[in-house]
Amino acid sequence: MASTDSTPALISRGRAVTARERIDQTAYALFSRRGIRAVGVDEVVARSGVAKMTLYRHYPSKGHLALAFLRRREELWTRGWLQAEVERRGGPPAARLLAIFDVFDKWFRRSDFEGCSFINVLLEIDDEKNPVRIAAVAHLATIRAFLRQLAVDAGISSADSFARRWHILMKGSIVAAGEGDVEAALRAREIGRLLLAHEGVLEPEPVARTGVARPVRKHRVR
Amino acid sequence: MASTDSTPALISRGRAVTARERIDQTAYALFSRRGIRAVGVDEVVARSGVAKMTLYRHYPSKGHLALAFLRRREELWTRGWLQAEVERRGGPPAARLLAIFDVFDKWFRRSDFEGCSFINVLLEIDDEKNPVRIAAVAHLATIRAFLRQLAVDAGISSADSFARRWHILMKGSIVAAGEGDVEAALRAREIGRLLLAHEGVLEPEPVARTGVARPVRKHRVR
DNA sequence: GCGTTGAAAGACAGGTCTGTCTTTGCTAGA
DNA sequence: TCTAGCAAAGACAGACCTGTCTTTCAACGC
Repeated sequence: MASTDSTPALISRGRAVTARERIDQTAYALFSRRGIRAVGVDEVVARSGVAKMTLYRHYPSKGHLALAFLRRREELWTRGWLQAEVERRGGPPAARLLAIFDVFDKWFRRSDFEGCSFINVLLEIDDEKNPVRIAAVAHLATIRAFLRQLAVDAGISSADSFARRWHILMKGSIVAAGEGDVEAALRAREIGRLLLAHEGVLEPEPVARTGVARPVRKHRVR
Repeated sequence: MASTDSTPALISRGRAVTARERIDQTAYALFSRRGIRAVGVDEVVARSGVAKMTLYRHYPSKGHLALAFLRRREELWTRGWLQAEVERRGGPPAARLLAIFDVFDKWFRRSDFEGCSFINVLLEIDDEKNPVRIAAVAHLATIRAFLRQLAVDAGISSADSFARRWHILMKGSIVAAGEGDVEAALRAREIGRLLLAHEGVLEPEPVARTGVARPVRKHRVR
């Protein structure tokens, strides 16, 4: 039971929330937390309260549903959360790059930290020709395009290379957080500061811009 | 067919290669490349040429086989390959830390690059209480202990924190390599050099020590 | 009020998985 | 040579998976 929607949610033929929307929301909640392979179609159907045939009319296979999930993940997580939070904090481009790790820091400390779905899918599907895996790689590239633009705005010459380096810090910190290191974002942020300083685009340091305790370089792990 | 061992491999009761050894070798080959969940017990049994009952006498469940696989991975990959290669190259501690990425560079360029089994298991099992997941986290900590010792040898004060930062670079580059970036090790190596320089333990740069083309800081991605 | 449409509910087929049990045949030792 | 024991081979149970099909029911237009 729990959140088994006893609310009808349907008003008439024109639903308050369409069946497709309910499917998408449920798939997002389940796939993002437990992975695609670990969640069966039956569970998506049961928790979204639609008929199995309804799901299969909207998506011809589970793979198509997985692709829709990844698109939604980019919409909600990459754009709606990560990029939005970074832009909201504003500041010069270099500060925005660092702000990524301030946002990550709050993320890593959430008790329901779920990790990066794109990385998870990448590692859970080994067939390089699988369309879902290919889509995950493409979604990771979208994140890198965002980083690249920030690098360009910061006046960094080789923006592509810089974006890939920055992305390594992001991915490494996410895996470390999955391992249980809640300080991983602060560690990556420190490394990022070195990178920015090396590129000569680091301002004196925006003191406590975000309200997050400024990480001291040499502090013990918990 | 292919490599379906037509060689008997058994001489008598005392085998040339014991059944357990054949199981372990097969499980290692399959699990390291395709993951644990994606490989069934039947396939391990078929390719190792033992009876299913024989496997289940040595390992009471697939989970126990997975634990044995992770132990073997540490023995063969962590100690027998990564640490051995780093030690073989020698040099001062800081150079050995950088050598990790020289070793990674060759690894990432292999056509049969299989990724890090510890990270893969970590992300493929979401249940934090699962013994296999817990073991994977422990094996990652073993790698970090190696890094920590190198940091201590290099005279770095906060060795724990440094090891965790270095490990973020390693894990991030492994994920990037899984994404298809064969230059990921060189990128991580460059970031590592900044870290070492920041700690004040970087020698002038051992020119082309390993014979690998020294990465130029600003080079275009392929 | 009535027929039509569409979705919910769930049975079903065919496949896969883990783990157990049975049969068969080979090997070792007396 | 004969017997005891072990392992290979594979059938099997029970659970789960994806994808299809049927039945039932409720809402809408006319």
